[in-house]
Amino acid sequence: MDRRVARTRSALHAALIELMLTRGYDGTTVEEICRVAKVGRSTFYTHYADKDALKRDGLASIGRSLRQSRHETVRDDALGFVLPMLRHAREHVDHYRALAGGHGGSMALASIREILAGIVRQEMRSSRRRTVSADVAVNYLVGAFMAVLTWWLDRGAIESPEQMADAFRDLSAGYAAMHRPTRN
Amino acid sequence: MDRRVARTRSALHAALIELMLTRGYDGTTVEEICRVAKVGRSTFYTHYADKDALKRDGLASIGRSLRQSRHETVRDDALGFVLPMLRHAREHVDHYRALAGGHGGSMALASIREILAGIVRQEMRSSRRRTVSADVAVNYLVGAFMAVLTWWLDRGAIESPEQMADAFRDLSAGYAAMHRPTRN
DNA sequence: TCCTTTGTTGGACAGTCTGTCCAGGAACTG
DNA sequence: CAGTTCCTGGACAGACTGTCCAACAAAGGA
Repeated sequence: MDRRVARTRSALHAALIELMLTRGYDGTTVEEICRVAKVGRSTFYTHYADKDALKRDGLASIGRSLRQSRHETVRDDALGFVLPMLRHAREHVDHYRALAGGHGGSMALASIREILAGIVRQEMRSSRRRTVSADVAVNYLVGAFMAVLTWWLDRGAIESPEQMADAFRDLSAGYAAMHRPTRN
Repeated sequence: MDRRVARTRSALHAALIELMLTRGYDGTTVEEICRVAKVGRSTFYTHYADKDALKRDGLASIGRSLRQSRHETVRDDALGFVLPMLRHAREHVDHYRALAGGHGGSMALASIREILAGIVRQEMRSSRRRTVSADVAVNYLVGAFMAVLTWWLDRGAIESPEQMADAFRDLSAGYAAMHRPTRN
């Protein structure tokens, strides 16, 4: 690939990441991206159809990187994805924070989640059957993981990936069990 | 409150919901909202500073409604929020699907989640300590719940709230345990 | 009912961002 | 060095935003 192309594209990616961390995705304009990347606006459009195409390309790139780094550390149990993913996230903190971060724009879910968080917090000061499809289980687990990941990253990824993995495994092993000792 | 005000505002809310379900939040313009709501564009701006203000107002309204309907069915255990919330969601499917739905715009998370979902699915075909802060636990649970909720709504909320609540409780009681019987 | 208050409306406005196009100049490749 | 490919600024129409105003309509109390 032509050096100029490589330079331009990586500059654009870096600029998008940087701006997403401050203004959020929606608040970022193509003009700003080009200004930060020191690239002509015309040039932007010769590479990407629009802002979204740039983002999608970045995500695809992260996806490849993740899949590959995962391929190296194969573990064949459920939850095996946890540690590799956490490590990968820490290696690419900025990318992850920009793309998955709770900050700006990404999640309109934020406010509903906050309401819920209040409720759950309150209820945690006190507390079986089997009708589950695999689909629900997957969504449950992914949702839980993404939430924990986001939480971790937004606070600066202070804990080690290993600590977080352990925490996540504990939680997955039984949420209710974790909190019975507290009181009831 | 003046009848005209009430009429205008609820028309705007309804229009936003309707448009979010089709074009997504970001793809919806103030002009469209006004067209659908049969309201002058000038009028829009006498009520809300911008599109976001309208959305926030809608969310606040849902929040109030949820808190209230919750106040009626008090259960003092962890996970007590599950059933009331699911019922509330079903009563206001459109609102929830528009605001929390996976469809358009809301979650840039979508693609990362898909990558992860693939991985988890693959690993589910096969596999204790305690270092968890309460914060992580809350985020874990909320994330899991929101994910299940979104999944449920996006598929049309076919299952009953009770079924979903049971499923969620089972999962929370121990994800790993749920899937050991499958093979290993 | 009448009158005052309050809402609604279309139109006009400047400003921002988008996506497209082009022609001149720069950088790469062989 | 030559030919190809890329970068660039500038110009363009089009869409959307947020603000303002003057005319009109509806509400609700006296």
